[in-house]
Amino acid sequence: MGSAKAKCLDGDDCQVRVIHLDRVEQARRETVSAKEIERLSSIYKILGDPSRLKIVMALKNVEMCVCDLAAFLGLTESAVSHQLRRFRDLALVKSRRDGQVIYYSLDDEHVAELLNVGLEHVSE
Amino acid sequence: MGSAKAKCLDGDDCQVRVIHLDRVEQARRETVSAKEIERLSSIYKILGDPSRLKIVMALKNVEMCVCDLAAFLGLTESAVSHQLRRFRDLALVKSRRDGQVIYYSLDDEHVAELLNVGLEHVSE
DNA sequence: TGAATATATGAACATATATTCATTTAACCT
DNA sequence: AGGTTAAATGAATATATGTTCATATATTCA
Repeated sequence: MGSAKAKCLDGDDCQVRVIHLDRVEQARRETVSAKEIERLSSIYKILGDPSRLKIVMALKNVEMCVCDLAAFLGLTESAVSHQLRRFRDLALVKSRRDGQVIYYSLDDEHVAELLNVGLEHVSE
Repeated sequence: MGSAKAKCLDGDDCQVRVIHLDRVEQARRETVSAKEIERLSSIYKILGDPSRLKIVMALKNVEMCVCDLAAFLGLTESAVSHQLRRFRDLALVKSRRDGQVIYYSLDDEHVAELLNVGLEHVSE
């Protein structure tokens, strides 16, 4: 152990400096696929905005329509609708139509769990 | 129950349309503070980028220096350093200096838990 | 059918963000 | 001290993102 020697990576051109090749290789082995990283980061990302976080936290407890959410958040209905589309695209919320009103609710138990873990975080 | 009447919110000017006032009020009661929403969304946000997600997933298992991470990610050391600063600002990673090398590691068990829940999500 | 309501959508704009490049700080070694 | 390595930082730039406004779709009701 102790001090480490710099080594190179990536074959021929060898531009990259590495101090702990073993750790880099370990990280490479343990990493999940690029596709899973994309999916996972897009889920965190959609929660990474105060308005959207409030949306899912509300939908975790009760079904709501666009204008309810808009009132709750102090946002335009259009803005809320745009955000809800992103949730739908990721299949994180589902919608149910009753006449003119469309009710939104959470459609992913893992997201609810992510929220719970997050809430534990801030309540300490 | 059944169909609902639109009501108004926000006192005097009463611009906002609401269909289910009870649900909006319930959401208002159950929401966490603005400060906690800010903190929580900033944590999700920092995980909501593929490169940063890989960084924390790597650091979950092993201590790494900037140039190791850069090699692992295929990014510039400068880019990695910039991202690590954001993690430090949120107190999510800690660093330890050994000579010229600075070792980074996760500094928040909740974040590790968030990652575990996320990994369960994609592995199904 | 026609008016009204609830939501969705597209374009545009202003802000936020990630990376790059150049420079700086800090530690090591001779 | 001078040279080298590891990392941090600031400015600049290109891209991404959130909201607004105007318009479109879909449903209800008269």
